[in-house]
Amino acid sequence: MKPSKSSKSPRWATVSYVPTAVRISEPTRRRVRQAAEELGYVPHAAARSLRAGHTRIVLLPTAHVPVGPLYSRFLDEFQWSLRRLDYTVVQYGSTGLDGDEAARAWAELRPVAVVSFGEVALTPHGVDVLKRSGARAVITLGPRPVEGAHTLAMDQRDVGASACAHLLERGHRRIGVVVPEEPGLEMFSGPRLEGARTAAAGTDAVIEPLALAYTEESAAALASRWPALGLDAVFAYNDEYAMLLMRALQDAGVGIPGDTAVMGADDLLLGGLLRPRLSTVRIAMETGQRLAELVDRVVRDPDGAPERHDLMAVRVVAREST
Amino acid sequence: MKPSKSSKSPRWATVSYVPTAVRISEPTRRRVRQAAEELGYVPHAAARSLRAGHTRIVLLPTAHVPVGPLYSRFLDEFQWSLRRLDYTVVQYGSTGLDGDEAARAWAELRPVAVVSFGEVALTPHGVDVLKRSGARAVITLGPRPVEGAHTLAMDQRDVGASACAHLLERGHRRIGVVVPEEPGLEMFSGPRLEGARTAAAGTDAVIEPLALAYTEESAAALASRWPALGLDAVFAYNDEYAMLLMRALQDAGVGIPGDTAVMGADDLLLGGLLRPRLSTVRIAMETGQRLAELVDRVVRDPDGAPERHDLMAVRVVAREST
DNA sequence: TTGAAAGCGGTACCAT
DNA sequence: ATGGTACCGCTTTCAA
Repeated sequence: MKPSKSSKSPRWATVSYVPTAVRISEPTRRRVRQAAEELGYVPHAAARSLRAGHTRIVLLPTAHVPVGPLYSRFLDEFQWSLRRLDYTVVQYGSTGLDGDEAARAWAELRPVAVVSFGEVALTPHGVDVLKRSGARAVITLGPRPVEGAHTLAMDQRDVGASACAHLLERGHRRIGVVVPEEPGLEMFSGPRLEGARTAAAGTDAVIEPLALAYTEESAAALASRWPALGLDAVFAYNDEYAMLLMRALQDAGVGIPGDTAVMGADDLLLGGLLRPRLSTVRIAMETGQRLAELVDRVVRDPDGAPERHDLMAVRVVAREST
Repeated sequence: MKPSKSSKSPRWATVSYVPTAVRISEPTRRRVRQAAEELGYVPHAAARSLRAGHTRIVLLPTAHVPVGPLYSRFLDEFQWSLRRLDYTVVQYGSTGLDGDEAARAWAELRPVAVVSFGEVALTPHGVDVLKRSGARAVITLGPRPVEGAHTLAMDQRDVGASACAHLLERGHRRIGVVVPEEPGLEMFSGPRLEGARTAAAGTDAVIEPLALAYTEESAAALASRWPALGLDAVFAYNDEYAMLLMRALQDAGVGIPGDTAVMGADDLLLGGLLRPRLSTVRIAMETGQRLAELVDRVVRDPDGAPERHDLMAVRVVAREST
């Protein structure tokens, strides 16, 4: 912005000066604000960060993942907390990019931090590119650590393991595990199935993966095959799939929990509305605020000791369907 | 980036040149790519846009709004489509900012377009600030137009009106309308109630607003007051509240739809699982892709004739609960 | 207190 | 095809 010739306008160098210096006369301060207001002056974030050599951008990769209310609430809170810490949250859609392409694309924005929820498989090289472009914190959430990045544990296997352990405890031995056919859910469904298998290992129980689409037709088809499957329990990925399947089973004459026990996950309110009430795995997520504070801490001290954080705590809520 | 002294590196001015010019020798092209790869060179988006005088940022204000799967799917698709059109989507949390503060904060990023879903009440002045900072498209979605901005119709009143019209058709005259107590939903619930009132105007029907929190306790409390309310129908804001309330009413001995008809909205799959099956209002949203294309069109020709777009089409799906 | 100038990284244009 | 340079808006530093 060119200095204005108007005698009423403050000098423009003074504008930058205002927020930092304390010994600015109050009238000048006011004049600056007022002039900025009148002229519609708004500082240019890109120019500032170019000059400063760093940004306050926290980049959140996103991909087309239809997740539940739990996750989106967490995300929302996380973003809000970051804003309060004066970061600019940039949500970057990364569908279809591979790890290294994505990392380069992200690096163009020179984010000070990248928090990846696992939508994109970050490689050590990708992490390196990001760090060399100025990222002070690269944080991944997921079961498997990436070299060079802070990794926070969010192990979906625990969900499957808890559900399965509960079913085993109840005496079930032939346990179906629903794997949704919808794309984008593999990230959750794979580990949940794996966890169930782990829990069953060493017992005489059998784990049977069951593909299921989120439609009434798919559920009805699966229910019609039920007698042939000979299962006495099913962990249905989450509450929504569980509700869908349970209804289809009931309509097909399968008694719940008499013939087959049904278990969900996420502890949706709606699950308690069915009869029998749906048993579930409640997932308590670390608050978004605490994760935001962690990001901030890592940004301020990138070489600090990596903190151990479990983002998820799971607990079985046994109701009537098991 | 300083020119490297290494004889193998291409000149840096050549780097910018590569994507635009056609008459670059293929070997040079390769050398450039390879050098960029080896050195971990990544272009600096802020520098580029500073020089270019404009960005490719599309700013999406967000606020803490717990919305359903319909909306978030739309948003997801919208973001993805914008990326394909080579825009950078910046989701900017704006909770707690008033219209003009928000506009200034957004303007710092010099977005080429702002698409506001109504979380923040944009003023004509705010729109002006944005446009003067380089925004070529300011688009608001909602029932009421803002001066200076493109406004796309997404009138939640239609939802309430359709639901109510259906109930009137079925002969109901004392109609409750659920207004969720959860914060952040006023943006939807207000217009839905208003639409219901409009539909009932000129008839002898009565509209009764009913506060309800999304908990079983709240639903049970409302159900226990039901006989005193003397209502013969209820539009329960959406399917989730409808499912919750319907179950509570049934538990309290109210016959559905004999004593009271219950109607939801959003056409969730889960609503079809209850008995009786839940009647609902299906909301068909314009695809995110089409909205992205519209944004692109407005950016390219900001002064084109404002296009008329209805983003929402509603249709009653009558099932068993009404 | 105020003015002037350098420089962040990339791009567009100049002259070679 | 290549080297040189000015400039985008802002911040910092040094000089007046």
